[in-house]
Amino acid sequence: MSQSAYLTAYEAIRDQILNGEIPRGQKLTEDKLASELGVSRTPVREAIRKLEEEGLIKKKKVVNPSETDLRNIFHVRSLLEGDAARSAAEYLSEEKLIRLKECVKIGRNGTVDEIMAANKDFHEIIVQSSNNPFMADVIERMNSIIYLFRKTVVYHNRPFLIDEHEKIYDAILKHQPDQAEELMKKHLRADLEFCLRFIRVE
Amino acid sequence: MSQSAYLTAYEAIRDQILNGEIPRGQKLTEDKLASELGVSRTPVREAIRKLEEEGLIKKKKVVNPSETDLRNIFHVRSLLEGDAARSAAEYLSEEKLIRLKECVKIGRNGTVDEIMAANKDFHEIIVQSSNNPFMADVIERMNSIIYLFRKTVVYHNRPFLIDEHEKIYDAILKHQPDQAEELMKKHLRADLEFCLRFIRVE
DNA sequence: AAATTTAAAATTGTATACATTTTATGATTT
DNA sequence: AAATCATAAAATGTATACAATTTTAAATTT
Repeated sequence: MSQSAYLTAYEAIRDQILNGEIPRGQKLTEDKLASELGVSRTPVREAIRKLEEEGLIKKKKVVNPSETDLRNIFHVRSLLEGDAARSAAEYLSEEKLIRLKECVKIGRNGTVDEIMAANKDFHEIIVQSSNNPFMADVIERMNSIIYLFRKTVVYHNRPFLIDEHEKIYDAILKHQPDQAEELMKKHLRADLEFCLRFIRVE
Repeated sequence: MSQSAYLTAYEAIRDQILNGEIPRGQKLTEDKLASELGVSRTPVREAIRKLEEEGLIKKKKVVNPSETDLRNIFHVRSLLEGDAARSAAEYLSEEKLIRLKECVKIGRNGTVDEIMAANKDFHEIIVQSSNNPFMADVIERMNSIIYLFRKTVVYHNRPFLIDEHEKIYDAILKHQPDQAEELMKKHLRADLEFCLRFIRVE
């Protein structure tokens, strides 16, 4: 194996949580995971710690975020990504504009997996446009939770998802910062509300 | 010793960095720290990892943040604390308003240490008013860097520091959310610019 | 039967040993 | 002398052992 045991453990545990193989609320024990993954406790320990930072695990248990938790996380995400969209509207390279448009296109015609990836890219391109690696880092730390949501909206075909992306793209293209920020915030709010209804029903 | 070795190590290393006992840019080695602190490498390892998350250490070296880094961090802080100030202006309990005012008062009459503490409290009360523990968490993770700055502005008597606090307090008291947000952002920008000039000169 | 206590098992925290990788040093070549 | 390579030293990653703590379950008391 070329990868470090720590990374292997981190990815395996994260994926198992996100896929639902490890159910919400379940307590994780280092020993069990270690033998399952064929590594020792040390790297598992570090992996768990990292997942705790990311908010996927809390007190050794897989989190079961409440509605309030999700609203709180999305509020922060809105502030940051809203600001990033504003930056993008102020300036975005030709090349990134093209990639952004490509994401919209795939969003309309791609397979589910392609749409998942395009959705991720769309937001990442905008975040990176802020040229603020620290901000990107903070958002990166919400990634696991964001992934859960992205899965919900894509797999359940949230209405207007791609239309909203296109509108945001237009605002960025036309250099309308206020517009872009407002649209991004609305977009994320719509994601949140859709997911909340869904998670409650499921 | 009642505290865990991990916490002991974390606090000791953090304090040594913030006090300048461990200079910027210095490489940290687990072994050396472990024997200095009288614990084994394991808890030191975990402490370093946590400090890396907080941004005080990067790639085992004590960070020497560039001007750009500091601007980036403060940009994020502004977005979040600006929003928190807005929340506070919408509603803040009687008790917290009193504590906020007290912070302003100490800012004018207290000793340096008291001012340091009051300054910290002032911002913390406002952040907590947002009722968003997740946001508080994100800000908490910037704490070490923020502490460095607070030290600079307080110890070097930045002009208008307390005046700005008072204006923010007034806006919150009078329920002026836009005002409060704008003033908070200006306040943080002023902190940043003051510190940048200082750090370059020093 | 419910509550309390006690013993055990399980789990985590810490130390240590060993393996692997990285870094520094100095010898050798050009 | 500069560059390249080989070797040693240092540091990190990982595994394992043991200690301390927490959890669980059973036994005892009320």
